[in-house]
Amino acid sequence: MAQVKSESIMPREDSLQTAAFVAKSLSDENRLRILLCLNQGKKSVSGIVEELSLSQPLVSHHLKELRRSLLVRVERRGPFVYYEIADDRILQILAALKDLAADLLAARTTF
Amino acid sequence: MAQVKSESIMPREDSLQTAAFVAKSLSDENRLRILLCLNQGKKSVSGIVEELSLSQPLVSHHLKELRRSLLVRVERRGPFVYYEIADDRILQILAALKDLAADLLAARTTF
DNA sequence: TAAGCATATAAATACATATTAATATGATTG
DNA sequence: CAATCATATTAATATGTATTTATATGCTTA
Repeated sequence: MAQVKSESIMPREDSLQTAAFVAKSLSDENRLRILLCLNQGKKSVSGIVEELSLSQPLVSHHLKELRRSLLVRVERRGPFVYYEIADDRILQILAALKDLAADLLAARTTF
Repeated sequence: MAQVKSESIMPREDSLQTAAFVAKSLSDENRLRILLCLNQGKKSVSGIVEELSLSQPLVSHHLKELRRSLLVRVERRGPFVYYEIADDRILQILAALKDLAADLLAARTTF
């Protein structure tokens, strides 16, 4: 049934610690690009590699990070490994981050 | 009028890059504690130091990081330097991160 | 101006992480 | 089983960063 072992090392105790852990996963531009790319639906690693023009090991590395923080789900089908976003709120948060960052910059730059 | 120079090095071009930059600022538990502590209102550095039981240089370091990402505003009054949260959406995003992280963990742990 | 408090910075250390190049694993098909 | 394709891992490197200790800066007041 195409199960994939997913060693998540997300901290369990403090909720602030887990929030920080998730934020760290969102703190790399390439990971954000991968998440946005997965927004269009489940994709294989090679699909992501092509679409984003990143090297395959780099994409694998970032996907591993996204797995660690539970932001993506994995499913193996044949020789392909498909990734998908684990929760829709992830992209809402990403959108909120983008808006916020844009406004903070605008407020700073305006004068 | 108590202006404080605030060297923000937030990237200006790509909106994804700025989102990642803000996320990085949210990716440290001590910085999140500082933000939550500032939620109760404007506070001096020494106030934060006392409330969180962190060393003064460490708090100063993290406040500098929060300034760089424009998440806090600074105001000097006499010998004190007061910090406050720059935008209310910051705490909304933080709350959303906490909820998300908790649910992701719960979904993973439930079985 | 000297002393004292509040804050920032510097230096040192330890550790994490992004990226690349090379190689290994794992599944499929001839 | 050999070859091939998809993905993961390893090693190496460079860079970033959290923390501590020590010191500097800056404001205020005696």
